[in-house]
Amino acid sequence: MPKCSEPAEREIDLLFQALADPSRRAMVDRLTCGPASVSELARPLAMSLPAVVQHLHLLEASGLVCTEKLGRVRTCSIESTALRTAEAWVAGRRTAWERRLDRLGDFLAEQTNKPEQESTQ
Amino acid sequence: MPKCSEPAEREIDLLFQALADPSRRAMVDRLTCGPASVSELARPLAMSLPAVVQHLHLLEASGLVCTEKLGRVRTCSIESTALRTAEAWVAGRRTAWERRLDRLGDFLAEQTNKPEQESTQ
DNA sequence: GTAATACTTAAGCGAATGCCTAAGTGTTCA
DNA sequence: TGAACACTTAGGCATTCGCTTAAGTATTAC
Repeated sequence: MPKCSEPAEREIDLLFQALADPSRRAMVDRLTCGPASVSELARPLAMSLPAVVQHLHLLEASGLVCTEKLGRVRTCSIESTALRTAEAWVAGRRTAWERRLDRLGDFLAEQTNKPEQESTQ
Repeated sequence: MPKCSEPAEREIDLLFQALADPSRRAMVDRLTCGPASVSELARPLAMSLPAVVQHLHLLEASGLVCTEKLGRVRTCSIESTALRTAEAWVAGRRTAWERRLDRLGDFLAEQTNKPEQESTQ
């Protein structure tokens, strides 16, 4: 049973997979300035509309973007919870590693402050 | 000419692509506990050694992991700068979006605090 | 010197990705 | 009602991905 505080592997998979494509990141970028329709998302991209829709599906599946259709236009917007999840995964690993480096630094400093013991080469 | 403070698109591509695979994330996870040889990285993974080496190449290309070969064993360790880059990309977009939400909230609150003007809808 | 170790390279293969065009569906405007 | 609009679905196709096995190359231990 996975802890609910730790997102499932598959969830993180979809998140980073979604962020791994420049076109999808451009869509995310655009959406951080505010909601947009599918056509608005497609306009700056050098590809067909169906291609954009496919990218959008991935973004929705990852939870990074949510959409709602009203009449014939679908409006897309950013879901910041997903961005937080990705951020937390990376930050967790980075801080763990940096804490380790700090401890190592402390240890080495302590060793050099003990001149009565021989240092190991 | 790209600003050096903003990493190139290709760099971010490689970063998120590297993080998009559960095996590679497991390798990163393992390395946050300290450096490891290729065999040590491979041990918990259910795949052949060449497959692990291929993943390792991607991790190196992304800058997430750096390696050094001494004798016949290659030692791998985390490069926290790359983790910072990924973290910064996500954090930048998240905060931009959340600032927007805050401004919107302020605006709406201001509207409801003006009973002399008719509210829209 | 021989054998075991620790990778490393090469070739191949099935599945997934990223794109396309063509042909829909439903909504709105005139 | 008919045309324009905003997607949406379907099918196809080239490339990339993740993995495999087989056969290397150094390095270290006996």
